[in-house]
Formats: sequence, C-alpha cells, structure tokens
Amino acid sequence: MQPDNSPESSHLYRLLADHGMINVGPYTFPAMQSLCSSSSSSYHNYPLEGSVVTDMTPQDRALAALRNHKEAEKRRRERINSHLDKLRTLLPCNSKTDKASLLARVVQRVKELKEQASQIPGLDAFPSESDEISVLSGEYSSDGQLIFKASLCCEDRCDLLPDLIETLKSLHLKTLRAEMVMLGGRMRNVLIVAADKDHTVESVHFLQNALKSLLERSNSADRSKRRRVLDRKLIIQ
Amino acid sequence: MQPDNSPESSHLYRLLADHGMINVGPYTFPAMQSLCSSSSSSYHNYPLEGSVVTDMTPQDRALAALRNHKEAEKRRRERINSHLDKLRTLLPCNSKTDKASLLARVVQRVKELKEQASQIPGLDAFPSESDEISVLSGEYSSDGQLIFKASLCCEDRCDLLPDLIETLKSLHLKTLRAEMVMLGGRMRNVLIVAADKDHTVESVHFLQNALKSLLERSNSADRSKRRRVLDRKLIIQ
DNA sequence: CACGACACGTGAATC
DNA sequence: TGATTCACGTGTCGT
Repeated sequence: MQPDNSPESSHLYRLLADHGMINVGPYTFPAMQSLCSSSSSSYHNYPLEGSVVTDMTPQDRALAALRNHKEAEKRRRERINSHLDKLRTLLPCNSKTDKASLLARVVQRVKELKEQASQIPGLDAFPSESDEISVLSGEYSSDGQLIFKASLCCEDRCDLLPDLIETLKSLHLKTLRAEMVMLGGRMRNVLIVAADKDHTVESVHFLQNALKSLLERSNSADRSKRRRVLDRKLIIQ
Repeated sequence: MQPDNSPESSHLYRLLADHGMINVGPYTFPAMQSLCSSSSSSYHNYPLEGSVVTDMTPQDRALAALRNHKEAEKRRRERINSHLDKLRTLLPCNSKTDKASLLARVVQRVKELKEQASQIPGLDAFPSESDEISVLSGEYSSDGQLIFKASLCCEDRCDLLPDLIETLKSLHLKTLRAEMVMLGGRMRNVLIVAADKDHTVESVHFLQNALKSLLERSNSADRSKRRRVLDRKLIIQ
C-alpha cells in the first residue's frame, strides 16, 4: 500500500472541496476520481502542462503546479541520494549504513584527511588563487649557513623553472629542497634555500626582488595565451 | 500557515472515521478536537505514553504511536542535518549552499584529499648513494587519467631540471606534483605524473627509458666536478 | 508488537 | 509569477 499522498489529503484539495468546487464527504474519497474527472483532471492523473493554457481551469492549473512540484521534489531527493551513494563508495568500503552514520563517517574522514594534508612537508603546499611570493627570513643552521624558505605561487608555467634555477645560481644560493604542486592550472613552488656563510640577510631581499621580477616577467609574457579557466573552486583551504 | 500534517489528514485518522469510531464530515474538521477529546485524546495533544496501559483505548494507542513516530522522525532529520552542518564548516568556507551542492562538494573534496594522501608517501624522499630511477605503474584516477609515480636519484645537478621538464612535455605527461631533495651532493626527485586519457601503460615505459638516458647523459657530463658532501639531517620534514 | 530508516507529497519561504 | 529549497508528518518495510 502506497503512502497516502494523493490529492485528497492536501490543503488545496480540501480548499476546493470547501468552496463547493468538488463534492466531498464521509466515505466519498474513493469516488472522487470520477467526480474530479468531470473537470478534465482525474485522480492520480494530473492535467498535462502541455495542454493549451486557455482551457486550463484554475483547478487544473493548481493541480498541474502540484504535479510539477511533486516531481521536482522527487528529482531533488534523487540528486541528494546519488551524492550520498557516491560518498558511500568513496569511504572505506563499509557500504551498508544509514544516512546519518554515513554522514558521521564522512565528517570524521574529512577531518582525518585534512589533518594529513596539513602535515604535508612544506605546509602551505597547495597553490592559491592569487599570485604571491614570500621569503621568510630564516635561521642559521649548525654550520653557520642561513637557511630560509621561499615560496612562489602563480599560473602553471613550469617552464619558468630554468629561470628560477638561474636566479638562485646567480645569487649564490643553494637549493636544499624544492617542492612543486600543480593544481587547477596553477602552481605553488616552495624552496628551502641556503645562503653561503659570507652572505648577510640581504640575500633574503635580493631573492625577494628577483622572484618578484620573475613573476612579473612571467605574467606579462603569458598575458596573451590565457589558459582555459578551470572552474575549480577545489583549491584547498 | 503550517503544513497540514494534523491527524485528520492521516490514513489512520480517516480509517477511524470510516469505522464510525469518530465522527467526521464536510466542514467538521475544526470540530474534531472536542469530539476526539471525549476519548482522552485531543487535537494536537496526543495521549501521553506515560499513562497506564490498561486505560489506553485502541485509538489512543494508535495516536500515541503516531506521535512517537513523528518525533522520532524529527530526531532523525536533526541528526542528519547536524552532520551536514558540520560538513559545511569543514569545507572551504563557502557555507551557504543547498544540500545537494554541499554533498557534491564533499564528494569532490574527499576525492582530492584521498589523492593527496596517496601522494604523501614521498617520505622516501631522501637521496640514496647509488643512482636509480623507478617508474611505478600507477592506477587510474576517478576521471580516467593514469596517475603514476616516477623517482630519480642522482648527483646534485639541478640544471638537469629543464631537460626533465622537456622530457615530460614531449611525452605529453602532466606533472601534478614534484618534489626535490638535495642532500650530501646528491638529489632525489619524486614526480607524480598524469597521462592523458588516450595514453596506454606504454607511457610508463617511455618515461622510464627517457629518464634512463637523461641520467646517463648527466653522469657522463658531470664526471669531473665532484661536490663536497654535506651531512645534513636538518632537511625540513 | 514496537522501533528505526526511508521515500513520499505537501506547505511555506525565498528569489 | 514560477522555480527551487527546506521541514514536516506520514505510509511502508525490515528487524
């Protein structure tokens, strides 16, 4: 037996009844189909919206709206549930759980994964939407070298790497570690750099300026051939 | 105006009416409260389950069940929605979206984070003493791309990077992530690479050969100038 | 039987 | 207005 969501239980339907538009009383529910069909609409057979507008009575219009609404709501439910199903397949394979527990597990899993991601070597490892450079004044290592971190975020043009290498070389900076992440048409580049003993903190500013001009050069050179804009809001954080 | 989910619109209620247990007819809905209250139950005031069982009429029991059901369902909804709210706060700050889009973003986010997590085991990032290359046959990502990891360990000659980039470009491989660690005059390079959909696993072998020749070239050219060996454990985690 | 989980159709609100 | 989102109460099914 299906749930009673037939028109008789709706406000609209009872409103129509109260205004004498349709007849209704005790024990008369099953008979409504024939009564209603007298006005081109019938039980469980709503007026089609394809019909000409002019011959749509107010009742028909209302019932048609109700029908659209019902179907739209069904589509909405299906959309939501399909996403829930996708989530089921993504999680550690336990596929047979109710919605609430599923979502609870999703919450937990997202937290875990974010935690992991935050522990990635090189912290802010993912490219941001805006161009940016940062050179953090570092600290001296055990053998007197100044170690610092430089990061660079821009469009994904990995052919700017040779220039970057050249820049570092010309400043007599030694790269201890380099990390690149390309995502959504953008890239982030994190460098751990060591300056020679005879360098001062000036090196930091030199590098900063060098990176800045590198970025500007890259931008102006790349202004013409714009990459497809990936509508990725996905960029983390 | 609140939705009409009052007892009058339920099957149960109409069933009772149909069996003459309560009186019902056109225009009589508002009057039900008084009629019903004659049997210790009232409109919007369901029989309390705390009452003694023996004086519960069948109607009362049914209405009480309905009330419990209603409240349980409400609790269920609240549970689900609270988890959805948690998810909203966890995602990149866009908090005001409908449920379906929220879940869609959650799906995407979980995929991304899983991808990230799988890449983190770049822990084996430190260069070894011997030259080596490895190209692990990867697995297909959610959108059909073949993702695999390539690693390369050799002497610290970061000017071999342009060649490496060129190699990847010529093979139409897309670099998702690159990590370099220079230590003790040697370097290790770990790449996460994506092949286009139309590529086969052959790409893996192509890359392997390319890296091999790249390494050999680098070795023969660099045989002369040996670098000092830095025993640095300090490399940033 | 009751209890929990789900899909459904509906009223209200928002745009 | 019409489209769309949400909360709600309900019927049904499985345990």
